[in-house]
Amino acid sequence: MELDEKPAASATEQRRDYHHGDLRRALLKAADAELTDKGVEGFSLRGVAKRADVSHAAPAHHFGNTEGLLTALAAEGFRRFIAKQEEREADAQNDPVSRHVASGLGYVDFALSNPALFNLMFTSERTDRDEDELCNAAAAAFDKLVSQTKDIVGRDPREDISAMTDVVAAWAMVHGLASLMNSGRIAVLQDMPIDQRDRVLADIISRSIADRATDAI
Amino acid sequence: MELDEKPAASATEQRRDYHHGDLRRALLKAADAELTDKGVEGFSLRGVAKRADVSHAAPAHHFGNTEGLLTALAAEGFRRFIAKQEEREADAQNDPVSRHVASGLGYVDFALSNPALFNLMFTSERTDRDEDELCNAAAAAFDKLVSQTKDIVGRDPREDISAMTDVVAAWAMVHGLASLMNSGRIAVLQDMPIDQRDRVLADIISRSIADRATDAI
DNA sequence: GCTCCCATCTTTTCAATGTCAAGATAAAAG
DNA sequence: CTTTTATCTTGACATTGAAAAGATGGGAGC
Repeated sequence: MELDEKPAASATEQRRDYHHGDLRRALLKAADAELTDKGVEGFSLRGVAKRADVSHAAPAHHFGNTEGLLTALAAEGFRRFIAKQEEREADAQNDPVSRHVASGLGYVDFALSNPALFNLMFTSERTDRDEDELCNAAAAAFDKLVSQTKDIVGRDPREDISAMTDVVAAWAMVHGLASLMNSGRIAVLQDMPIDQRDRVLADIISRSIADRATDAI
Repeated sequence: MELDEKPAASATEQRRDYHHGDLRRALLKAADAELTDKGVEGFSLRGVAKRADVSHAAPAHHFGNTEGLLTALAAEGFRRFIAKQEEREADAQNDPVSRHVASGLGYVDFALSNPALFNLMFTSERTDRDEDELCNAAAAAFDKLVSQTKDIVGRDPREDISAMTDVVAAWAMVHGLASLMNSGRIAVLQDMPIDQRDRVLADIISRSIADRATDAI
């Protein structure tokens, strides 16, 4: 399949011999590609092994089993997920609502550019949600939402049930948009130029929470 | 597993011999049970065959392959999905907003009482979305939402882009709630008594669209 | 009533997959 | 230099989806 079967450990590349050097990372990269190509339900450990050009049992050695590998992948997904939101926030105006809307656009961005990973993170059952790394990464994403909401409504959702309701509303709206668009169910938005689409999305996202800001006064 | 291995074709039951009578329906029922037990990603054709007490290749004969069976199951799911919403609407006050909120509560109800089926219908890739029966059933659910929105905002979303935006907002909100609750991600709502939970959900659902009603005046 | 056709269901077979156990290899420790 | 240990491979087995060929019996036509 490859042209040069043995690149003989080029200076920059990891050695390709028996001991790989950083196979764990290479496997994660291969798993990401496999997931993107085949989707959660078509994902296979042996497919990952082929992509990384190692034996079929190598992935299981590093991650225990399929669930272990997918769990690690999902955790990395949540970190990229947060990064994508922050990326959008950086371009936004510096008020709480604008930041939240930008963050939501990042949420949707991530879903659309990583459809399979998004499904793995939020709806797949092939993941161990109690695993520490995944737990922490997912919690970090949630905490981000909570503190953004706090900045908008002026009360801490962790102490105020009404503010927590705002968190749920904001999350549900953005997540619903991302999910439905991800599965290609909103034709109107798909057929729009991106900047127009983002304006519509921003309008919708703000409905869930923007008017709650007045409550804080 | 079963007590009586051969009920010998009781009068009301289908015959259990070579020619089953209505194996297709029996397989769908078995598939529903398999899906509920194992989830989309643990679903197996052979598991369905065992439940229906037929040979392992019987399901494929009736539905072509796994995708075919899951597609038929998803179509039936959408019909039950609509029924659940209508069930809730029947108990609601007879104004457009109340009907929509009730419908949304039915949406969430369905997701929570059929978690695996809900995932199959909305996010699984093991389904043929171009298949006629599934297409029609899913379209019927969408049409329901569209006409409900029309009743609220007073304009036809199929002709008015702003009204279609309202459709998207309403759908995203409800779908987000259902998805997130379905995957156990909203602890606050999980730990609530159901009637209180429904009040919170109703509040959130109405945020997406209720205030648009004034636009229609 | 009889024969033949054919839809229905079973049996057989094969490739792909996840996982486990045992072996091989090389890096590191002593 | 020897021993230990982590890393990776090989081989094996059960499960699964799917295809192909065979068995069964209902029903059409006569």
